[in-house]
Amino acid sequence: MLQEIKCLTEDFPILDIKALGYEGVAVGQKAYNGVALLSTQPITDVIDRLPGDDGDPQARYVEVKTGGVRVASIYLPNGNPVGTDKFTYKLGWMDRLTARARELLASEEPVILAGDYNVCPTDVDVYDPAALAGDALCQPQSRARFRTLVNLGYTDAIRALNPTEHLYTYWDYQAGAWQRDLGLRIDHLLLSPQAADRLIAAGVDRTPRGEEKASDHTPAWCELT
DNA sequence: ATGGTTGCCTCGCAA
Repeated sequence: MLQEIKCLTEDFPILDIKALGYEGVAVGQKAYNGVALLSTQPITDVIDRLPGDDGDPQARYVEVKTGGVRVASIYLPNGNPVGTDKFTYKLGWMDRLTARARELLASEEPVILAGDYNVCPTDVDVYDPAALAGDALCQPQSRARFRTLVNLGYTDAIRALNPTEHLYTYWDYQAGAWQRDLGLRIDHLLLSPQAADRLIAAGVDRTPRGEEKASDHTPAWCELT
């Protein structure tokens, strides 16, 4: 599941990806946002927007069925600065995601909702909670909505299998944050009960973040039986 | 101490 592809759908390099052996679907827009989903298995049942607001132009959600699992690639709004329409949009988007997550639970399929949630669920997920206290990623309203989503019956795969570690997934480009390990855990994999029953491993691969011209995020992953 | 970095929508913006 990819986020911030930052290109038009037709500019996503789908042919290159297919040449590497993956099926793929992208939902893009010019310059900002954009999500995609790659799979070694056939992809069906594509939903290219988060239900609940047909007037929302931002490309932040794609959901498919692949490999017997329903999977969504999520790019939840950042929401900064707090007190603006951006934060209001974030909270509304989270309410829409919760509604969709509730519908998906009723299907009793294995479901994985994964991507950049732009939420640090607790202070353990923040390198300096005091410094980030005013950030949209750490607001009580953001965290409450994340908890509501999990409490529907989803498992935060990385936290469930690693209760005490920080497991940051994002380090700012500025001020040597990566070199000093000043990170945030904002990328999550939420699993329905039917997926969580099959969860055998989950973690964060820090290697790509250390490469030249790295993304400011690094991959989070999980493995099901 | 509100800094600094990245990339496009380019000398402002969103992250």
